[in-house]
Amino acid sequence: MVEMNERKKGILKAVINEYILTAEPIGSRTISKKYKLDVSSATIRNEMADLEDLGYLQQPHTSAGRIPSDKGYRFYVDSLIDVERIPESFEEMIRKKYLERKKEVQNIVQVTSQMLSQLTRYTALVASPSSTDYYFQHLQLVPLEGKKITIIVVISSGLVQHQTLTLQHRPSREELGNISRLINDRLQGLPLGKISSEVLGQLERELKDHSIFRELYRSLLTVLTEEGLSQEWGKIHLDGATNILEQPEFSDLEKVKVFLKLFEQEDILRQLLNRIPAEGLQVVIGGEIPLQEMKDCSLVVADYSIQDTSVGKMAILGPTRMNYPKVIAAVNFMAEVISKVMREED
Amino acid sequence: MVEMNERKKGILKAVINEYILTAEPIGSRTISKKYKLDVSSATIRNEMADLEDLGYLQQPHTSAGRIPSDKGYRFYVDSLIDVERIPESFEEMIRKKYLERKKEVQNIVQVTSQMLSQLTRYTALVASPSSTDYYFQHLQLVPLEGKKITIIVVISSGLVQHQTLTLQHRPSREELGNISRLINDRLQGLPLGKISSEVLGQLERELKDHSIFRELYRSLLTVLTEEGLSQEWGKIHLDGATNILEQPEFSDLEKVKVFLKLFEQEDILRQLLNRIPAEGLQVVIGGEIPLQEMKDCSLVVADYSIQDTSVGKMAILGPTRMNYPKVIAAVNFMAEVISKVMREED
DNA sequence: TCTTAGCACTCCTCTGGTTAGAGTGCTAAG
DNA sequence: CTTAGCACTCTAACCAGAGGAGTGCTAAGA
Repeated sequence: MVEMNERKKGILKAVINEYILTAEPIGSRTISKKYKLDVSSATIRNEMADLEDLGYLQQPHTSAGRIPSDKGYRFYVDSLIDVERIPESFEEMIRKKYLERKKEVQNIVQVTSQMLSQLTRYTALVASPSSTDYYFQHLQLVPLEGKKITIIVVISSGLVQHQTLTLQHRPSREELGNISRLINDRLQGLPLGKISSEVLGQLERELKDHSIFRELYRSLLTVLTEEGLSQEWGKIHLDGATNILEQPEFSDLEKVKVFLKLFEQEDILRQLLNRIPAEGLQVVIGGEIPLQEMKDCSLVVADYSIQDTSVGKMAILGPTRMNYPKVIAAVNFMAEVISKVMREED
Repeated sequence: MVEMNERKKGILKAVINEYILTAEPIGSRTISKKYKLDVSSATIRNEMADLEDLGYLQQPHTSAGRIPSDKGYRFYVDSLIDVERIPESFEEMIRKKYLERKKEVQNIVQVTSQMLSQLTRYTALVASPSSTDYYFQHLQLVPLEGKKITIIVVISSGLVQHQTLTLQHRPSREELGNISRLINDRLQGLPLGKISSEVLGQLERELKDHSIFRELYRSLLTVLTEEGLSQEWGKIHLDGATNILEQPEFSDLEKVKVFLKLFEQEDILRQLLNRIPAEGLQVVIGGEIPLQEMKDCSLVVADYSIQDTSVGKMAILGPTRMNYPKVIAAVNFMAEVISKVMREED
């Protein structure tokens, strides 16, 4: 029975490194020449045959070089990888990027996915927090011209939802003040996940002498409850989609089509990220991805925190042949920077 | 000298219709068989040669059929096209789409581009209004926990901008009330285009005994002035980018790349739309588009109104070989529906 | 004078076969 | 156990030739 040994590990690592660079099957001669392993190509040939028996390498066809299998990549990621670090100097630059924009979830998500895709040259996915992580804080009814008013809801960490509607009659300032005070008293501090149509329904019954509430009802549903919020929250932000076009594995137009179509279906992407356990950094390789169409890709996923609570996930999607050290470093780095920036009290 | 006549027009129309359908060069035999023009293929051959001399048709190479030139399409669009109508019945459906979402510019733009790309199966571009079309209406300072406050600015037609910031000290309700009253008095009714850093600077000088204003200053800039607003406004929303992949003219991966990259550069798209005069519906064909990369495409552009004021543009981008009657109908229709929906007083 | 059948010609595209090259596995010697 | 040598395999690239679609031109017919 063949077994793994140090030399085999070295060869496996060399093959994978080389394949990541060239995207071409790697022959024994290439390895013996480029990497100083002090053995002949024939020896490497033998070892590579063993590595194939062990399932770490595979041949596209006889008389071609070897390419890594999913199992090979898995071993590489778990045991062979040289950890890279993103220079600390980047941190200040990226921190600035965050601070020069409005500090809202939508922006954080957007900037993060941009940074990630620029840093790695692959496709970045960032899931924004779902509403269940937040608390109701304050509601304000602002009268506009005529019969119009704007409902403004402030949610923990200064996130704001708003909606404009037209009432049956022009409301008095008093009227609005009264009703908003009542609503505020009732909802203060409730987690958004708990504010269901039931809670609002009950409130409606209690406030039935305030005819305005009936009119507000539908809008409040939109601004406060799960269903309404899901339109804006739990969104997936995607960046650098066209980066996949630079990868030789996507020189086939059909494949490109499949992917770009996939990218347009947010719910599928959201499901995908949700299915990956969210502790620290995860690498999901090839067939391990719960999406048949992505069997030739890998995902590097990490969760990020706002105010020290893990609220969302970010991921890089690239070919299985991706530059793991670089991508892992980038994702780790970004997750850390976000968490730092979002912990600060400014 | 050859001249245009009715038969030539009929043949040109037939060739273009057929080419729109098949994307293959059209031969004389195809025309004489499929379209009842009661002449032989030889006659059509002669006429087609004339149409080529006139510049309406061209041959990819001798011994191939003819394809329309830009000039051919132009003539077709201006004089030969059969106007289609989108069934009225769609209107109610689409109106619903608008009403079930929050009635904000961001949403209107988003829904519109979705509808357009679904209706036509090409790529839709919608430019949201630029801030200069709006007026300041109301500012509200909402205190949050600790030293945080949210600035909420309501702009004409119920559009809302907001930003959260942290002050040096916890402000009193009074303090906030005072300063917001002062700001409101000053800015009431001003067009956003007029609210420059000068206006705010002057306000700062006047309010120098209110130390808070100094802290608000930067945030107000972001929420109120051109530079800050441009981040969110004047945005281009794009939908159905992958629809171009279905077009045989994009079977070349290089072309696809160029386009998808282009689609990621919002400023270029914005410029593109801005350069097209905005009265009613415009068809811009092939080389007429002020972007070299799009010389094999056409644009169908229309402007849309909110409250009877033209504020933005929508466009369909497809190959020059696009189905003009259908696209023109769709764009016209959507522009009308928006304008109707946005004129109503609810 | 206009239309049309006929025909030679052009040019693209598709097919099949051949070749060059890269890489292998195996064998036998060091 | 390592390695040089060699026969073998398989692909990708190239090329030639056939097939076919479509043209332009000519000459005859209406």
